[in-house]
Amino acid sequence: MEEPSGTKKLGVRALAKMTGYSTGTISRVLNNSALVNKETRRQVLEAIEKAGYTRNPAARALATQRTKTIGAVVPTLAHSIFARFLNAVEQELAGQGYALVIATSGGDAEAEERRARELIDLGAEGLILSGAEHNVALLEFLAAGNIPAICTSVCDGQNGLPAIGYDNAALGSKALRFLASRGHENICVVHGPAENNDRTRLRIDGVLEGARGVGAEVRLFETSLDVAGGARSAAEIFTNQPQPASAILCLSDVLALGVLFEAGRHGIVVPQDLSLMGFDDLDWAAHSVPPLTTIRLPTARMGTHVAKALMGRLDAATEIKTLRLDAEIVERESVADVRKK
Amino acid sequence: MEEPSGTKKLGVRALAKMTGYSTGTISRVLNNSALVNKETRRQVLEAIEKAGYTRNPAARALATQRTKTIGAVVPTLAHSIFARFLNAVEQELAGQGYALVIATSGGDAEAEERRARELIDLGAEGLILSGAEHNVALLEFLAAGNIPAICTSVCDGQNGLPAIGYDNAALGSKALRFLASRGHENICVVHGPAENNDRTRLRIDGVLEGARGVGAEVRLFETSLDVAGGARSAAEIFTNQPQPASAILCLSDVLALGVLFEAGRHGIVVPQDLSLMGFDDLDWAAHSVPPLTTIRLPTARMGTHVAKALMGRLDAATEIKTLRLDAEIVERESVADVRKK
DNA sequence: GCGGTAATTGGAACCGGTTCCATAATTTGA
DNA sequence: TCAAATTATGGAACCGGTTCCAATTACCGC
Repeated sequence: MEEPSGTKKLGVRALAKMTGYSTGTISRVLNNSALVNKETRRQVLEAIEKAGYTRNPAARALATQRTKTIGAVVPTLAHSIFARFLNAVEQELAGQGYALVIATSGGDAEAEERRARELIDLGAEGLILSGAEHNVALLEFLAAGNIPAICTSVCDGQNGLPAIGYDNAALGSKALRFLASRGHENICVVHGPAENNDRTRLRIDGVLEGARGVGAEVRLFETSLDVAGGARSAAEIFTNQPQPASAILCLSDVLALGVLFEAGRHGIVVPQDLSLMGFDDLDWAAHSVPPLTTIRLPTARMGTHVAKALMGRLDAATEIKTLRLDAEIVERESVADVRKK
Repeated sequence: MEEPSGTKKLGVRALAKMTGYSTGTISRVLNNSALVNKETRRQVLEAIEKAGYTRNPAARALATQRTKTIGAVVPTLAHSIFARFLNAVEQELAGQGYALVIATSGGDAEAEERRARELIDLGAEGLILSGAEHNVALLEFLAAGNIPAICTSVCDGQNGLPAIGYDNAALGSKALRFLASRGHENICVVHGPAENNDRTRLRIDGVLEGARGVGAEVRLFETSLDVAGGARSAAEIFTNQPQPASAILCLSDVLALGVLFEAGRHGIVVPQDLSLMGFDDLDWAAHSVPPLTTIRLPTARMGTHVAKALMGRLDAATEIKTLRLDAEIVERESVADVRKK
């Protein structure tokens, strides 16, 4: 029922027998070692081809003590920000023959720890942690095993892990100051769940700090991190708020899309009646009506950096340095200048 | 420079020495074998804990001949449809202790083959192929190695691989017939690149066939598979077309979003001036203005099925059966009924 | 008290490449 | 012409769990 056509299962030893060479030579050919005779290599390669031999990855990994695999734990793949990030990571890793193993945590620190351990147990040599918060047990585990790991997005560096990401607080502040510079003094901020989410919390902190700096008034609206959430918050803002805001700042473009739709539903025109600013610069942001002013996070660049850093650590024992990427405001048409001239 | 605090590296043998038991017993404890004395287990567990032992995955894999890893090759992670699919796959796999390794092909069949081989070489026991088209060499390779594989989305089953996905042609037809049933006889269809992409091509074929069936007129617009592409096609339709269409059918929601925005830019109101229908039912579709009528692809369900099928094959040698998932039209407000009463 | 069965445990063989060391063959140099 | 390199290759030890089989002990019923 098995083995439809094949023989048992051949390994280097069988190959050695077939070609008349030794296992050592076979292995050298397999690894492109320079010290193999040209003709010998040809013969061996031919035999390998003919026999349809594939090497056993587990045996190889055991002997070399390398799995060439790195693991990533992200809250979910369903948000494009993570998907895009991992896409970049994968591309970079692939170039060096590394594989990427992915696990999702749902944003829960406990789950993150569990999944991280599983990845290690399955062979990951290094870890990428994109969760918002990490629990202590995990950090200890990584330290104990001397396992290279990088955490992303949240980048305070105080948790003992090297981090590569943005300075969320600075960006939050930057966004708010931008709106203030256009004359907005009464701003509603829509954001996703802040609990157990440093990324969001830091952005909020930054916004608040920026508001203090410029004397603007800010109201916070917490909602679910999806289009529906954005729409809900917008509805709330449009109907219940005593004092109308001149601008809404969304700490994620997904939310901004929801707000934009809801505005349309209420007959509110952006940016004439209301200014709107996002965070992320997703695919559609340049094409919405009006095009969205937002902060472009260099997600792909971040992925590349993370991959490079991890491989450097693994292949050349290069220490991983915490890195803070800058992000820029891309000004489009969703924010009006309401300064009194 | 290495080994900041630890000893060399301990394995079962060291553990055996420490506890006074044999490697066999250690291993049995590690694998929750029933035939270990309660007290013995406790002691061993304690020693493991104290020593901070973690088992070597490669050695384990070599001995058991299992890696508990399955690989997936998708065109990209940057499109939410793949990300959501893999998200579901991952969740299902994780429940059974499997890991998911991901590779991207960029939609190129050559690349897909290369990446698939790499995944196998890195330890994947089974493969998920989401590319639109597969090359023969790959299929032969899989057959030769007797490697379980499933292809998704494109589900004609004629390439020798079991498939789990939708009947894209039927769905295309279904969508068109739906529009026709609402009185639309002049329909523009915008779709992504059709070359080397069976998924798209099948949908188009279905649409065309449906059009023939109901006597509707259809014009095709090929564009890039992103919001910008949708907007571009819409602009073209709005400005250059002699005969105005009463409806636009987008073979992907992403495109529909572009069309929707572009319509807004032209002052065209959906659905009064123009009906719009999508494909996928993405996150935002229920909240747009107007809410989008679209076809809901059970992406997550598909992921679950794929994962289950692969694990069944691996763990219990259950044959993988080709499965065709149905998808339903979710009727919202973007399609007007223009029948003459 | 004895054969017999169940419960535990020891230990060696094994999984299949890799690599180091020794050996052999060929070339270089003085 | 002989020693010293240089180039190829053979082969065994090894990586670190797992597992099968044999050995030991304890316990049971008659």
